[in-house]
Amino acid sequence: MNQTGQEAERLKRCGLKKTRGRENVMKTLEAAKCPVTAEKIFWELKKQRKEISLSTVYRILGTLVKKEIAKRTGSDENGRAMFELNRHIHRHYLVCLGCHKMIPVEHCPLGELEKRLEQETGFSVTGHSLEIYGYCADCQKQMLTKKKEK
Amino acid sequence: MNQTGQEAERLKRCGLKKTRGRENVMKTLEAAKCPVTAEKIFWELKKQRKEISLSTVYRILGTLVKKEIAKRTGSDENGRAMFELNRHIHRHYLVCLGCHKMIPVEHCPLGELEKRLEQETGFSVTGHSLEIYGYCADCQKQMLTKKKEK
DNA sequence: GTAGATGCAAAGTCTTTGCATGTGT
DNA sequence: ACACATGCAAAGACTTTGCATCTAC
Repeated sequence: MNQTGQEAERLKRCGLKKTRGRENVMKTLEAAKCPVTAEKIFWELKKQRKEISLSTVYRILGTLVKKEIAKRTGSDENGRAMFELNRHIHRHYLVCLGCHKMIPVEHCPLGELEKRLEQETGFSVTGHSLEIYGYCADCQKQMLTKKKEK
Repeated sequence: MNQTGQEAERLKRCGLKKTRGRENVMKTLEAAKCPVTAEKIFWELKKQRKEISLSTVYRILGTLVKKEIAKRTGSDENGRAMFELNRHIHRHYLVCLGCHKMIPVEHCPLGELEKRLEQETGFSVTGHSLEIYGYCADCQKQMLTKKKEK
């Protein structure tokens, strides 16, 4: 469902050399389907015996962000930067505060709001970020079972 | 419009001692009206000759967040954590990518979406974050004038 | 008087950078 | 060949923590 070389092509279009590191990082982002930290990518690749250094992961992510292939989204619960592919389909997530799972939401309800705000304020909207927090079904069950948090 | 002692009272309710530092940090958050970094608070107080150490600012913010008097929102363009008072009125911001100004938006259009998502996914929503990015009227003007960005 | 708050400096994290080496075109 | 990518270690930036001192209650 994902022909090899898709990443290579995207890199070439941006005038970037096709390298082992870049392809692997991009594949990992592709596979992730939601925002991940640099370190997560690093360990994911380590697990797959694809050696790379963490600083290179950061450098690659920096490059991808600059080329708008990826984007840096807020930060995780520990303040680490998160990255995801700049997909054409626009997406938001339900973020579980228990297990930090991120569930994609298909529908984006903001277009109309943005149009109104532009008219009212003269602000020119280029994008937005939206995340919805709460507890996933699994974590809700667990919380009912053991009520010995903190 | 803001009687002295409002902060003191809120602290007492949370079982926290009323100290110079805490009151000053809370007043600064109150005055800010939008998310600020620890360092911004630090400099703001310095400007007002209210001496405090940066680590204390961080510690106070940590305490306020734990007590849910304040909350930590994402991070700024440099990855620094931002904090704001946990206001009862729920608010979002238009964030200018040019000058980093943050303009509050009154209307929050997400209640209905959240209800639907809860039904569809079994996720229990406790909150959300929404920020809208773009360029404020001033920055748009400036960009028309000098087109020598990067 | 005592538990908790603060300042300072030191330690911790996460991220970026300098430099020598390796690699894609 | 040469520009650019990478690894490693070191530096940077932001945040947290240990400890002695101070302060609110």
